[in-house]
Amino acid sequence: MSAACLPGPSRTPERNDEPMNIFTAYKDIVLAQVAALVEEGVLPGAPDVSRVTVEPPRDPAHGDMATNAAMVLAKPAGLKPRDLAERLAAKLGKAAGVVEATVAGPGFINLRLARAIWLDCLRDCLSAGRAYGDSRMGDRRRVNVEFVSANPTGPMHVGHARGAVVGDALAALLEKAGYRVTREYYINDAGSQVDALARAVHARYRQALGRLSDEDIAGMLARKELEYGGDYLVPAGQALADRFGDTYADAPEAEWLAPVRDAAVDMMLDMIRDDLQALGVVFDVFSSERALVQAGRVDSTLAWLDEQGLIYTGVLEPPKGKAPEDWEARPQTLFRATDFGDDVDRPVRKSDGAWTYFAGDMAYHRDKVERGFNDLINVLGADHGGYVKRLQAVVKAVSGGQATLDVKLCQLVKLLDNGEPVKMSKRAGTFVTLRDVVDRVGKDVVRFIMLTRKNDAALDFDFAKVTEQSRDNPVWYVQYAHARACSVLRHAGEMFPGRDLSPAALAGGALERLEAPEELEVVRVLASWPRLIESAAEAHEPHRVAYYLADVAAAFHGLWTRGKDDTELRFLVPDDERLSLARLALVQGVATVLASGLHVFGVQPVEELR
RNA sequence: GCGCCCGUAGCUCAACUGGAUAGAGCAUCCGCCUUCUAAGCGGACGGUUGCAGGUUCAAGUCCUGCCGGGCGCGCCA
Repeated sequence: MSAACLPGPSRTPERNDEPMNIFTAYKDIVLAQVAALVEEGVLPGAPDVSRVTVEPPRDPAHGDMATNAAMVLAKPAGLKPRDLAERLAAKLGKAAGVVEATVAGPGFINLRLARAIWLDCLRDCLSAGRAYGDSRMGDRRRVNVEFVSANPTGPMHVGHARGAVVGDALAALLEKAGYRVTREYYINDAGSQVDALARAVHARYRQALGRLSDEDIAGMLARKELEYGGDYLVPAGQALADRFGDTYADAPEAEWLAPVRDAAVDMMLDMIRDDLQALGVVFDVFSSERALVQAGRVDSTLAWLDEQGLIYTGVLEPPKGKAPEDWEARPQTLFRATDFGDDVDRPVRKSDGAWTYFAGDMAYHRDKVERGFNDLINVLGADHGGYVKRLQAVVKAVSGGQATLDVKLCQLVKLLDNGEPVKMSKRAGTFVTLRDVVDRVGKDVVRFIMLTRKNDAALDFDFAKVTEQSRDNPVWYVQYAHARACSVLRHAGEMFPGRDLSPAALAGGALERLEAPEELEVVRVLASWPRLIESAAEAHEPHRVAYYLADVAAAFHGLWTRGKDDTELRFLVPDDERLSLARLALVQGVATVLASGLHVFGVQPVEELR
């Protein structure tokens, strides 16, 4: 039995050029048979097939794939689900690659596919390599992923690390799914925070020049004259002293604020970029809030919105129930956010006449839309939850409803060490920075662990646990599976010297020798990788990849151990080279998919554990 | 008081956007190492999916109302 005998309908001779998701391929087959039933008058014309799915059944005993087509289509057609299912199953049973189509439960149709179909998937995997799972779902559409966007006022801490990893992995996931992704960082360099930074750095600058003592600085911090007091400001102050001499040492703030602020922000951004690089995160674009302001983009955006009739002067209701002690009704310049789904209209101008932060964000998101992005994603901390609706309202307003914004809110990371909370205090200097964590456990561990929970759930990061070598630690467990697979391939090289063991050569082997149910189960898991990419990308949920990789690892570890119980099932059988090569193809497939998934996470697969 | 997120096995969490008998790991108990890495594997035990209604062929998933937790709530960014 060769693959050529059982070509899937969507499988053309040049199928390797087309990324293939076996489930969507069979959905096409189901829909074709539905169309045939329409043709025969069994179903009325133009049925709504939008809710038809073809999925792996929850219980593998039901078969390889299940479709709900009959249940979804029966009612509008005035038919009983099971009757329609019988008609459809009869047709599907004759479809290419289908060995059995049965009706079950309320009207599911379970399909069992020829083994050759699954082995074709394994061949696809081997020939695609790390690109296996690549999809054209995104159709080269452009997506903007904005993440981190930490204020440039100091080093990044662990909370930023989660946003950085989630954003970067989401971007990679979307790229794999066929989108063109821009990774973007918005620099909040125009507000009072960076002025406070400038004051703190200026004090350190004066200290470097001998104008202030440690005690002076401590006093200023205690009196809240300075907002930032970290040690990282010391070299910044020294750098200013080297650069400016004593030019601004005794000058009034109005003179030094701008130059010191600009220099300080640059230094902080350099530091942040270094931290991000240590995590393996690289941005395509840094957008400056200050640059937007200076280019008049905030003014022009607000003027444009005003022309659209979306800006007005009005008085907001006080928040209900919350004791409005210092509340006084006053007219404000407001954006009609409620026209676009927000709960209240939002102020864009402060009482001193300056734009609010939100006004800058309006200009920034308009800028993104004008740069050609219709799909926007922002990765924010959970404390920005109250900001989501107004941002989405802005995006709708400035794009004429054409663009959409999805906001991924990242919950807190709880740092633990052996179950004990790590005490963190900025003042006591025990604050854990992103760099501390990366230096301690390595960037790959940080990245993987940050993706083991969905973004909107809190995450425990236990220094002891994430470095331990046990089933309990998903990073290690997945890496161990990859290393084991590599180990088998190394042994194979010794057992069959001179034999070509490249993925391409293995793909050309006698894969039909893979017969054990356990082996075929692993093949099916590997074959679902393209499907997982598409669903995770569509949902904007990179954490699904982590769970999938753990599944692949578990399936492989299980197969390995069966080889211990039963010598017949070992991967390498010295007196049966063809069988060994077929099993090596499976082992290589496991390694390939694990590497492909780890690549989405920006994690380097290890080939050997020591 | 209002808005958003969350509530699933003793613990930590999944559940493929509405599918079939809700799944893993840890913990507890029972098995498996002269063999490709046992840092692993197999099995058992464990559930009124916070509560009460509703929508439909089908609800952990959608709607309504409660209970409990987190975040936020005009001129901070």
